[in-house]
Amino acid sequence: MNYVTEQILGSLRDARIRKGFSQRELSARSGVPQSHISKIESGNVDLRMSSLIALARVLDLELFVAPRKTVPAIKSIIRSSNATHNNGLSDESEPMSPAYQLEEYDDD
Amino acid sequence: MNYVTEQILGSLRDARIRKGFSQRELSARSGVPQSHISKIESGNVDLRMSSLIALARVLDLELFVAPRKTVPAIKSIIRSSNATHNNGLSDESEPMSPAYQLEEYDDD
DNA sequence: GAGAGTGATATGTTTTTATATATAATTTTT
DNA sequence: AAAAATTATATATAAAAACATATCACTCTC
Repeated sequence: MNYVTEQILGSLRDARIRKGFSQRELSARSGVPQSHISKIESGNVDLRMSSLIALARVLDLELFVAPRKTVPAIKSIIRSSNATHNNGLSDESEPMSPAYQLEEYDDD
Repeated sequence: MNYVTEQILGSLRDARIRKGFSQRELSARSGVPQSHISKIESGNVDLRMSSLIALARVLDLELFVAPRKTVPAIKSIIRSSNATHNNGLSDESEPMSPAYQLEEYDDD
């Protein structure tokens, strides 16, 4: 598994986790079977573009190609986007991730 | 063929042309058969990541996924990169594209 | 019009994804 | 520790990519 592939699969898994989806839920939303998602995430399959795009869409990710020379700038953008999470200016996408966990208190 | 796919395949073809490669030459460099490249470019195949990456590498492109909210910024970077072509500061990659054409206005 | 280069098609074979379904293995929760 | 949820494996089948190779159609140029 080459570097690019690792990067992409890592991004997929991270995005799934960040959204709090299980593989099953991602499966339900994307139409890709859970067993296949497992194989994909563990790099045991050379997936097709359609699968990749189907998953990416559900995870609010977009797939691209960019000139190699622009890669650092792009990575920088992505990095800061991930760092900021939802820091107040969010009025888009991210459906509010519950980033806490005070044991037991489930007051609802 | 969905939007994302179109975008990507378009980028591949454009990059190939910009580099002045024929499908045959790209084939020789990437290991992907010319007949397959033809099918890919015309959107007649749901190609695998490995093929996509193999082609992208030869064309000095990189594949990735980015959070949807970063897309405009990224596209802007890519756009200006393509616009600038080689405007003096080039010391990398681009092997000098002949960006002129006197007569033969084939604007399509 | 012959010859060369290019992209699209065609055929046949091999390899692999994608899928369904089930279940084992692992982790998390209660 | 038991239960529940999640992820990894397994098997079988169908569909499609990947491949090699050849050829066709088209456009140039000489």
